[in-house]
Parts: sequence; C-alpha cells; structure tokens
Amino acid sequence: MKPTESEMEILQVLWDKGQSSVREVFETLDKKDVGYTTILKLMQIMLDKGMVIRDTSSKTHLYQAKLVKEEIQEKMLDKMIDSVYNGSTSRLVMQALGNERTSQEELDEIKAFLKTLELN
Amino acid sequence: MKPTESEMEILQVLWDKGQSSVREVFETLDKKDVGYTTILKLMQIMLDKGMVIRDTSSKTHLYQAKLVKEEIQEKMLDKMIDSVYNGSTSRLVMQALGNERTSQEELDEIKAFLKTLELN
DNA sequence: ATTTGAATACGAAAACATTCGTAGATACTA
DNA sequence: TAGTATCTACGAATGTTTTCGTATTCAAAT
Repeated sequence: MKPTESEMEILQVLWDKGQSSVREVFETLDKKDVGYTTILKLMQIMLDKGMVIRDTSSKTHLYQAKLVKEEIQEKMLDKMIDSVYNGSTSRLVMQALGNERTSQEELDEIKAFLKTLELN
Repeated sequence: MKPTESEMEILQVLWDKGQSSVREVFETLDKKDVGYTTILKLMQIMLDKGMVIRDTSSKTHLYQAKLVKEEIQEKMLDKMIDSVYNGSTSRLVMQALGNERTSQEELDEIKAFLKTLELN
C-alpha cells in the first residue's frame, strides 16, 4: 500500500488535523492550480484503496486516515535507506545532520535520544 | 531534475559500479518480469534528460551517471524531511535510529560524527 | 558468405496518476 | 417556493512512467 505523492500530501493533512472534510483538506493544501474536485476525486480513490475511512452521516463527508502515520513513515524511510543509501542507516543520518538545516536544539534532541538507546 | 523510481534504481547501479553497459545494469538489477529492452529504453530516456552520459565508441555503449550521487541523495532527503516529517530532521533521524536495523557500529559512527559537528 | 547472437533505436501500447467538467442531490436564503 | 451555494459521484481527458515488440546494425563463428 504505497501512497502516491498526492495521496501523501492528503494523508499529511489528515494526520495533522484529524477527521476532515474535503474542503478543509483542499483549503489546507492551498495548491494553486488544482481544483476542488481534483482533491475530492483523490480522496475517493484513497477510500477505494482503503487508505482512509469516512463518515457519511451528514451531507459533508468526513475523512480520516486509516493508514498509521508512523508505519507509513517508517516504510518510506526504510525504502529510502535501501534504495538511496544502499541500506546504510548511518549514511542517511549523517547526511541528514550535515545539511545545515539542523538546529542546535534538534542536535540536542538526538543526543538525548542516543543516550536512551545506550541503556539497553 | 527528479529521477523517477526506475531511474533511481539505474542510477544506483551506475554510482555503484561506475561506467556500465545496459546489459550489466540489466543483470545487476535482476528484476524478474522486466525485459532487457525496457532497461535500455529507460537508459536512453535518461540520456535525453541529461542524467547520464555515454560512450558510443564501441558497439556496446557504456553509460555513466552524470548526476552526482550526493546531490541527488541530499535533494531526496530534504524532500522527504519536508513531505513526510514536516520539516523536522530530528524526527527523521530518531525514527531511522529507532528502527532496530541499526548496528552498534553505526551508532558509534553517528556519535563520532556528532562530535565533529560540535567543534564548530 | 551466411548464419547466429547481441546490441541499438524507436514507436506505440499499457499501466498508473492527476485533473476537471458536468450532473444530480441537498441544504440554506431571500 | 424559487434561487443559490455547496456538496458528492463519476466518466473521461491528460499527463507521466513503464513496458515491450520489431526493425536494423554489427560482429563473431561456422
């Protein structure tokens, strides 16, 4: 069950905001040059695929992610490690940390996290 | 210049093995149910797009990646951080490290790397 | 020389993803 | 009630990626 790029964007919104209407997703994404019915259609397709569930009890249907955020993230990350870093997690991590965008705060978080891994 | 998934697989081989013929790439990928001419065609498309260069001086052409491995990796990683982790590098790193696949050796590498970052 | 095998070129089909127009239903408002 | 706004459903057009069949060229082996 691999989400496409567009599906991923929609999932992000649903994970972030929880149960949402198509209009809410549409407005959150705020993509120039994509119409409302495009997002609607995508979400209907996602329903078909079982990626989301929906509540149709009122006229405006409410959608909710069925795929679990952490699971999908992990899957995509693993795939990236394999396909882009030849299976080396540390190479990915080092490139991520070396990219200038990482704040001191984030580095500290990571150090702390590494400490907790030690304890086992 | 964003490689598609198939293009990425081919680039991996070229980065890994250096200049290679279509047959070498084809055999390395060893994908069931994809024919030789499919790989050939993909590599020709990549040539059009300027992702690879080739030496046609002998009958069997030799291809070489033109895109730089580290640049592409970084680009894909950044994209992933944005689109999957809402811009948080540390969340990506922590998920990567938490995934059980990371050996003690790799963890040590990362710690050493963090130390070098400190020095600035 | 002829055959055989391995290579390229390339159009076109197939598969997949994205986009939107339009029709019809439902609710809200004057 | 009539009109307007907002929603869903969905087919179909478009765009992109992947796949392969076939023609052709070249080189090596018989």
